[in-house]
Amino acid sequence: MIQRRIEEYIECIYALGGGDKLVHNSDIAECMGIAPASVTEMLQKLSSENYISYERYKGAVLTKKGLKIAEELQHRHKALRDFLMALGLDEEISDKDACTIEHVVTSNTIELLVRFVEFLNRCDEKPFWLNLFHDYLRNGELKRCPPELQELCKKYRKGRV
Amino acid sequence: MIQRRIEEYIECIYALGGGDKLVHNSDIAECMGIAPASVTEMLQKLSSENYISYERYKGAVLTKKGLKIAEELQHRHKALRDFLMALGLDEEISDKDACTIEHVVTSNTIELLVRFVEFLNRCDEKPFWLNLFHDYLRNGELKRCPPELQELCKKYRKGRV
DNA sequence: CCATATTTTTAGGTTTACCTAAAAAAGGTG
DNA sequence: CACCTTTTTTAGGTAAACCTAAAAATATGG
Repeated sequence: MIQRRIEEYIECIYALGGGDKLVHNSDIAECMGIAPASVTEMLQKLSSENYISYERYKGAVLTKKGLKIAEELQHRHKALRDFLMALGLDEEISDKDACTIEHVVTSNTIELLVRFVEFLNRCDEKPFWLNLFHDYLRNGELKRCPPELQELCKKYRKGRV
Repeated sequence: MIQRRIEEYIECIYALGGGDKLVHNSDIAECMGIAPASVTEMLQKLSSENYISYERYKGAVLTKKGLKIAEELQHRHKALRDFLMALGLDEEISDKDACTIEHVVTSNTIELLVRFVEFLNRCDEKPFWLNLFHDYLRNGELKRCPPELQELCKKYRKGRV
C-alpha cells in the first residue's frame, strides 16, 4: 500500500504545477513547512519509486504514475469537501478535513459521497429535507414534516415498491 | 496534539476491557498484531503520559484521562459508522472507514454527522428522499421527485422563510 | 514446592522521516 | 566572466515505532 507521506508529497508537487512543469525543491519545502534537505531526500525516494522524474539541482515533475495518483487525490478531496459543505459545514473546515480523510478512506466511501452530492445537484433546487436539516443545525429543533407532505410521500413510496 | 498511534493503543486497551480491569500485554500484542516487546515499550510511554496505570509484569488499566479519550473515540467511531450505514454503505466497510477517519477528523465534522443521523432517526419512517437516494445508488438513475410533491415542498418552503 | 512453560522485559538493531551544518552546484550582476 | 548569493545536496544525527533474541519474572502442574 502506498504511504501517506508519499501521497502528501505528490499532492503538494501537483498543487505547485508539477503536473506539467518542473517544481523546485525550495517551493516544496516551503509549501510543506520542512527543511529543503528533507525534501531532497524524499524526492530521491519518490523518483526511485517512479512517482516523479527528478533531475538533481533542477527539480521534479510528476510521471504518468504520479499524475494519476495526484488526480485521484484531487477527486477524493473534492468529493469530501463538496459533501461536507453540502451538509452545511463551513468551507475552511470542510477543506481541512478533506485533506486528512482523503488519505485514509476507502474508495467505496468516496464514491458513496460523490453519488450523494450528485444526487443533491440533480434536484431542481435545494431539497426540502435539506432545508429542514439546516434548520435543525441552526436551532437544534426539528420541525416535523407537515402531515400533508408526509401523506403524499407515503403514497408515492407505496406506489414505487 | 495527541498522537494517532497512542489513540490506537488506548482504543485497543479499552476494547479489551481496560476501562475497569487489567489487560495483559500479550492480549494487546495479539489484538494489534505486533510483537509483545513493542507493546511493553509503548505501555511505558502511555504510562509516563498518564493514559494508563501500568504495573510491570501485570498489565494496564486506563486512567481517567485515558478512559475519557477512549470514550471520545468510541463516540467518533459510532458517529461515523452510523452515518455511513445510514447512507447505504455496508457494515464492514463502514466500520473499517470509521476506524481510520475517527483519528483525523475535526469535532466539527463529527458533530455534523451525529446531527445528521439524529435528523434521520427523528423522522417517523425512512424519509422519502433517502429512498430516492438508495434507488439512485442501486440503479444509477435518479427518479425525479413527482411534480405534485415538488409543488407541495415549494409551498412549505415559502411559508417558512 | 520445584521444574518447566509462559509471559514480560531488556538490549541491540532497523526504517522512516525529519533535522542542522557544511560543501557543492547553479544563477545573477557589475 | 568572475564574484557573490541562493539553492541544492551530502553527511551525520535524532525520535518514533517497530523488530528479534536472550534474560528475567511469573504462573502452573505433578
